[in-house]
Amino acid sequence: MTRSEENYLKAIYHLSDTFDGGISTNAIAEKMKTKASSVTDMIKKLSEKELVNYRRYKGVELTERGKLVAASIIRKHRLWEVFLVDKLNFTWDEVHDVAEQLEHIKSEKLINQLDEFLGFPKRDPHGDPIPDKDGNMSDHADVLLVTLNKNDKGIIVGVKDSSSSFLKYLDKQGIALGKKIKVIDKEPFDNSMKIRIKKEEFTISQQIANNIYMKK
Amino acid sequence: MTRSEENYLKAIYHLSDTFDGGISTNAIAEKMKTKASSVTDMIKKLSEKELVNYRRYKGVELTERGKLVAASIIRKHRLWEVFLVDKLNFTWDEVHDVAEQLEHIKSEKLINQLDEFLGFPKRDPHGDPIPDKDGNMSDHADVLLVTLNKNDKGIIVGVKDSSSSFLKYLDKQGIALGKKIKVIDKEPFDNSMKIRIKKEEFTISQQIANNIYMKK
DNA sequence: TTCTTTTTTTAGATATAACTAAATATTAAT
DNA sequence: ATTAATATTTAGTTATATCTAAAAAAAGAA
Repeated sequence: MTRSEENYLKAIYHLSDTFDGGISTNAIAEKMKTKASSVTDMIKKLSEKELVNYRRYKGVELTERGKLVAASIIRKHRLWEVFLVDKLNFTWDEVHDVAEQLEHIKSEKLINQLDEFLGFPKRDPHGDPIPDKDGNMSDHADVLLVTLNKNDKGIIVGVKDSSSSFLKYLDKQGIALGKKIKVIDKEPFDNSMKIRIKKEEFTISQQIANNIYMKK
Repeated sequence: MTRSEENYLKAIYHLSDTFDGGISTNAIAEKMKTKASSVTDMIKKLSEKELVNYRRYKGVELTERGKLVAASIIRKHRLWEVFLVDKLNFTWDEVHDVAEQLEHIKSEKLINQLDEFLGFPKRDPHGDPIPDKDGNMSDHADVLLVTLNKNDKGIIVGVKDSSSSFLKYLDKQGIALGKKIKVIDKEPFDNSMKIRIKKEEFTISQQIANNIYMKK
């Protein structure tokens, strides 16, 4: 498992968190700050290793093995972030670049001893959950959509208002339980927000956002 | 500075510790477990970056800048070793491979905070001195040559017996203050040892080894 | 000094992971 | 249903760091 392969798996894992279905070559290229042609090459390689499923022009999805590898890298990344903040007095905004390097260190013992040394933390300094040895991650806590900020992502898990007029509105917009949302922009004046579901972007009012429960 | 360049600098630094003068292509190849031709390529690269001085067929020596870079990698390696043993309950024989990876993490802040977190240790778990930020290393403590074990290295810093017959013997063998010695083998039966000075190997008795002070 | 052995270097090849430019496939629009 | 626009892939190139095999230089022996 090369460093580059690990970085691609991690990128695909994070993108799958925001988008349903196959992740497009271009989306990966943008995330990895590289070119689509490079992504195509790497996808072939990961596909041969059965870490992703890949259908030409249909995008990629992680296999179970792929998910496990990605989760283990995220586990390492987040544990190192806790170490940097809790033990070495880094601030939460300084940790990312260093953790990007540390996440590629290969040693089962190292990461499990580190986990213990840190007291088996459940979340990293940004509040993101830390996967355990088996790749299981405790869920994000439920919050109202209105509390999310620009660039936050989440999954719709419930509604507060169950009136038929509200639910009809949701149906019309294609908003439903299980859908993944990313907040593209938030208007401070009236708390209306531009959100993205699948590849579609549209704006919703604060009233709407106030009645949708999300898992962050 | 690539990982490979760093590893070569470190290897040359360690070899310079045991041998005087230029370090040969073959010696580096052996240490790096690679081929002489690969070493030649890398030497050219390091030479262009003025990290080593290089004369065809005469071997290489680190420049001041090269020494500084090498010392900073060794500093990182040894500090991480202390971390692994002191904080994560590794045993002294488990740390090397992981430290080989950790030594390449790039972050000034990381290594200086780690240094502080560990209480500014002076030696790693094997007793080797840890260079400070400026590449300065506290000397090894003086020991009798007889106390060294197989594969240990050191510099001759003094003699206990100053009789002319002893000193004459030393002269004849080419043993003198400042010479670098590596213990090639040690015979448990009589504590005689096969040692190497420059590229010459020979055997000395316990009486001799008992009268020579070394800096490890 | 000439020959042999050892050491070192060169030349050419391979693998990884990028890139650019061009070709091809898919989706969207008229 | 074509055409236009977009997305993706292919082909060919580059840089790093290796390697093998062969050539060249230096050191050692006769």
